[in-house]
Amino acid sequence: MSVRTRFAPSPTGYLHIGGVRTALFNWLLARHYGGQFVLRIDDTDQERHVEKAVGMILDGFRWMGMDWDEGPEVGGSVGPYYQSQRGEKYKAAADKLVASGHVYRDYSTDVERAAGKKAADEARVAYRFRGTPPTPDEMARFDAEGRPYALRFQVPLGRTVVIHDLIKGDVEQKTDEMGDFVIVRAGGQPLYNFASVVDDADMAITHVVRAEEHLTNTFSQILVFQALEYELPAFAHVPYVAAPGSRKKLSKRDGAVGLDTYMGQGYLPAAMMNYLARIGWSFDATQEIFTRSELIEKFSLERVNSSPASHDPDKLFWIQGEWMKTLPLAEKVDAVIPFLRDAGLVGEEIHLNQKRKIAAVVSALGDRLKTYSDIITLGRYFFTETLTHDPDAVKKRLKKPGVPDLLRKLDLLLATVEPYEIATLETAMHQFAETNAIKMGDVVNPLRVATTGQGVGPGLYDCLEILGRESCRARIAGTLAMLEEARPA
RNA sequence: GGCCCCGUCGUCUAGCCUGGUCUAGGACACAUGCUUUUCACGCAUGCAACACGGGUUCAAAUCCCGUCGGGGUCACCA
Repeated sequence: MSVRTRFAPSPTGYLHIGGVRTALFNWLLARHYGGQFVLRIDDTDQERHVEKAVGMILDGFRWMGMDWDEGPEVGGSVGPYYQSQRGEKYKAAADKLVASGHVYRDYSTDVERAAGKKAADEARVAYRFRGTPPTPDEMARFDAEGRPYALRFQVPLGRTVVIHDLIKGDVEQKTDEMGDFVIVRAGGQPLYNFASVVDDADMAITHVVRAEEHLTNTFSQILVFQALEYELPAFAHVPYVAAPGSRKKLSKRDGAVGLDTYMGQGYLPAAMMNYLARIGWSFDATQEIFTRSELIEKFSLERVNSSPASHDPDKLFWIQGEWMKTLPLAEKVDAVIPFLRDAGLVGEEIHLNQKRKIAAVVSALGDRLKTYSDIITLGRYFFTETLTHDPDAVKKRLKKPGVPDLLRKLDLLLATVEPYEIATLETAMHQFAETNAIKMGDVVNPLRVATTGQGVGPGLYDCLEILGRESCRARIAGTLAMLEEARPA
């Protein structure tokens, strides 16, 4: 039997990277064994349903390169893949449980249960609902009154349920510690612990790999599996992802936790996949960088950690840098264009000369370009004549005696260099420093700030060439004017 | 609070199952140095951990117990 895994997100909002990691483990497991990865939308709770959420989830998966064999858009033989469309299956399963006496009608009211809960809290014990099936007479009477009822699973007492978890090991729970749980709400809506079991069985899921928060739910689910006489899948509960530098679960409050944030910043899917795989999983003592196919080849649940790991944006950033280094120039150039466009630095149409310039900038930026959005922060001045001077750089490199004079001389130099290109520029600059007995740093640095406005950046000669003679001279003039203006009267 | 899960450098982890090779290894981050016109890259060096307390043993990060800490769950949410 082939391995079938699934990821069943609830479409309540954005795609959390912790969720993406869980999905990744599922996907990796399926691909490793040549099985199928199923995407199912757990949207039983319509109240919490967020319209565009499914689209966001799908986009995130596509971006990551995690393809699903069955699910939304692609369909499959055991659909539908939206829980909201599987009502009949839940109905049939619920009827079966009613017939076999595993569930009973619970006519209790919200008020009654709230009281029971409150009493349990005060007694400092766990709240457990434990009811008795109503008699036919009671049922008739309540129905006549029009009282609604939920379907509750009657937990058999005196047993121990055992989960053979592939990550946590054997985990036990005495049924005496469990309360009877609702499987179908009054109104007919099936609940997670029931719907999930019906679907996992119906979809022939062999490995349920999901977040640790479901570990305790699993005891209830196993009972349902058994009552329905379904074969049990293997379970694997992955620890939660903690916030950076803490052991607390990562939440929206911790900042960038949505996959869309990283997509928007121009992270590479390969880097994200590499990073996510490494949080909570390792192959050996040393390997950090994994390609997608290596991950598929080397992934195993056995090596997933049983303890939580925290999100480490620094490490993500480093891995991203490593992946960026492997990319050919042309690919980076194409990827950077949308960012330039969004920032209004280039127009819709990219002409050949413009593309050459972008390529020159990306090339000059080299390893400094860690994410695609860096093109904006690091390369802005190449695409606009409006120079923004970094105050620190101005203070450090330009607010010195003799600098205006130096810049005027350099301007003259730039005016005469022929041809105007990296090699000649470099020779001219060295000669200039030598004849004037100035250190290279003292000529290069002021000139950098005067032409780019920044204290750091690519090699100066690259910058000068890309900018072009006229632009450089204009910028020097602008900088001179700025210095003049700033001078105290 | 009951029940369940977890606890190695700041962080990701190797080692733990099958005690000795662990004066606990690698990586990120950080610091310093080298390279360099700046930054980035690269190279080198440094910093830094077995939560705590008992026990078992010739020997414990590794096995057992307890404590503390973190997390989950106890919904007619997922």
